Amino acid sequence: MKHSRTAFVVLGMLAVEPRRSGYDIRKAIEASVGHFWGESYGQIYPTLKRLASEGLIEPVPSPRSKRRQEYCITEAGRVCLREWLALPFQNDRPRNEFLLKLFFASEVSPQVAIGHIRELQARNRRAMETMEQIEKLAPKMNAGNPGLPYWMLTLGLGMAMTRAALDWGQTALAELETLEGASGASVPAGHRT
Amino acid sequence: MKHSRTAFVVLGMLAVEPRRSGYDIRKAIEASVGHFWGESYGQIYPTLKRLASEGLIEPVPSPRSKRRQEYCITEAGRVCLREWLALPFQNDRPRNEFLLKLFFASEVSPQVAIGHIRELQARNRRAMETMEQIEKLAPKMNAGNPGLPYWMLTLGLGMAMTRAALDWGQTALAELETLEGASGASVPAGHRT
DNA sequence: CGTGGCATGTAAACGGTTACATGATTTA
DNA sequence: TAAATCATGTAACCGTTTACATGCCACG
Repeated sequence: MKHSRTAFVVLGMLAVEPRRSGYDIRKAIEASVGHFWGESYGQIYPTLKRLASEGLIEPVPSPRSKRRQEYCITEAGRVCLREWLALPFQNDRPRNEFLLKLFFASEVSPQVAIGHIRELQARNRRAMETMEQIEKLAPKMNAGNPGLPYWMLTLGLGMAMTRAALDWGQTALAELETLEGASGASVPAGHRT
Repeated sequence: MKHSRTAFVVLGMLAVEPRRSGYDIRKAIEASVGHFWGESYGQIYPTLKRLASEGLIEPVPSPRSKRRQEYCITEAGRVCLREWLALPFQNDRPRNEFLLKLFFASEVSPQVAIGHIRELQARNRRAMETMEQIEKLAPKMNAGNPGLPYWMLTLGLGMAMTRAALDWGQTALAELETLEGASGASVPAGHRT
């Protein structure tokens, strides 16, 4: 009777909007909490079965297709979700491969670190753009939805942290480019610090 | 012949300083990259065995104790580490339970969200303090170490993002407290901040 | 003499991803 | 009618955590 966190995202997504299929739920996760959470089908479909067998969600026939299986959250499911929401959140052990490589970067040439940071900047700029799009469109598409203020808050934290990372990247690149000049192969040996 | 990322942290830690034991490595990870990476003993010890059997590290007897098993990175190990460092980094799928709970917070009372944010602020303030300590002490303890500039960069990103999160938290709390007042729920005067 | 830190390990269980298999339905 | 997308599912595999077991060694 213990649930993985996948179960709660699924429950949550069905609480936000009923009559979703496994496929829908995956897409909804991608589109709404994709910046900070992900799930695969291999996780979602078994979870759906399990939640249904426990009465936390209930399968309903789809008007669109016989193949498609839609679900609704039950009252028991809502209770379960609310209990979990009120529990203290746990910090997942962070795993940032970028930072790990940067940490050991003195083993390789400064260009490697510079390359990684540039790549990070590119990814963060892209992330920033999509978040800006969402920021613009979400209020219009979800006017009146009680979830909206919270959705905007999650977006706000994502944007704030991404902005901070972008700023850091800029100064970090500047720093490394001087460091590269100081120890790089293109500089005569006598000019080293 | 494919290695998990655990192998590379271990290799990296032995590249930074030789003659470390599994226990040492764990502590070193905690102390230096703990903000963005973690490993458990159940992962470290088997990895050590495997790397040794592949000749990427080599066990050396300890002068301190017969029980203690120290390791050094080999030339092959260094090559392997450098290759990995140059490879593009992968973004791990982020999993932020705090944001997930905040996203679904309209299912529960605003106080729940407020409580979570306050808790986040507390954790971030603590993290900020330890990072500030490290920022102050690291340069003195590692003067001349070629890794130092990179270590400070990783610390810098951690601090920048934590600062951004702290700022966000402040405005988010302000916002939610008005939202709480607007929805009719009265708060006893003594409970306000 | 006891406590806390040093030190090494393993087995079971878990959570999760990947790759694969299959086919219906919509749209260009 | 071809391509894209919708849609469901599973089995194998992997990395990781947890809990447990053991015992040394230094210090107060």
